[in-house]
Amino acid sequence: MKIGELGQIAQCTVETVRYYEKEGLLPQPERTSGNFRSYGPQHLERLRFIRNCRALDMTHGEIRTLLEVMDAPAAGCGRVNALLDEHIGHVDARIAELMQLKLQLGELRHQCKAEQPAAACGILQGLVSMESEARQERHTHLG
Amino acid sequence: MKIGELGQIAQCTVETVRYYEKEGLLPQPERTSGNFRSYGPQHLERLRFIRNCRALDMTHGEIRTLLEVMDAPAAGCGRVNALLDEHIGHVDARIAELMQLKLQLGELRHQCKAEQPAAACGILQGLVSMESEARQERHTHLG
DNA sequence: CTCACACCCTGAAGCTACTATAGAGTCAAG
DNA sequence: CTTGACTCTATAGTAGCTTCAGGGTGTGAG
Repeated sequence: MKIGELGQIAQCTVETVRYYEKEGLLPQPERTSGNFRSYGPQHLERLRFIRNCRALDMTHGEIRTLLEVMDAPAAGCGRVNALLDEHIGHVDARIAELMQLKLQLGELRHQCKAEQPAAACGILQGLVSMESEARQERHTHLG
Repeated sequence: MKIGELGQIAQCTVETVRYYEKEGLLPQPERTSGNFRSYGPQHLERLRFIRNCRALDMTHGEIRTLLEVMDAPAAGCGRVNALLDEHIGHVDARIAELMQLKLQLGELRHQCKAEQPAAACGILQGLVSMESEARQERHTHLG
């Protein structure tokens, strides 16, 4: 099948497919006489795998690790388990950060009840005078 | 004061300060005879404002909007209130996404209890066969 | 046969918010 | 007069794509 069909089935754009190829996540497929990429079912499976990992917000690095394990089916899957545990930790950490953020934002929002001249707006005043503690180091790749 | 001092007080690097200037968030300061940037208290206040907004995960675009309102103190602050509400919506949406993600990851994690050959690993199998529903459009800039 | 049109190709640039690096200049103290 | 801390500019790199420019391929209609 050609790249457009592959992308459609795997729910991503052709540009993304080509990008994964350039990144080495997806192997280079055969080409037709007209130089079009020609994919088989094994490419689709691998692309699905990658998209599923991405849907779980894994990085390309994490995905690469998983693919390496997959490509050595006789080796142990310990790295997979460890990677998933770590990734779940990332998600937990980010959720906690965002909950904290939400609290702060809610507080700030209450500083201004209704539209008024900007000079008197409690939100803007709050943003000027806030003391944001030094942001701790990130323990997650989630933005 | 010079850029190093400014950065230290506002808890950011000198590179970040110069970057904000290039982005137009921070006005260009006077220069000393030796071409060093020379900042006054109004620069510090504005930089603090920016850093506080960033600590709340606002984008430069959002911050630019807030700064525009601040620079027209007689105009209404309706846009500020709306922007904050929207931003809180972003945070809520991202939290919901991540909670869903965590559920999926937890389920996946249980597919493999202990290390075993990769070919038999339930996690890898799950990642191949998962049907990730087409990712809905992002309603948030939060990663 | 030729034309339009949908699809494909490559390579490079753009996006966000920085961070890092190279190579050079400024300035105060010893 | 030299050392060292600081500053300057310009450029490239980060992640994971998206968008664009400028072309080539293949198919159905007229």
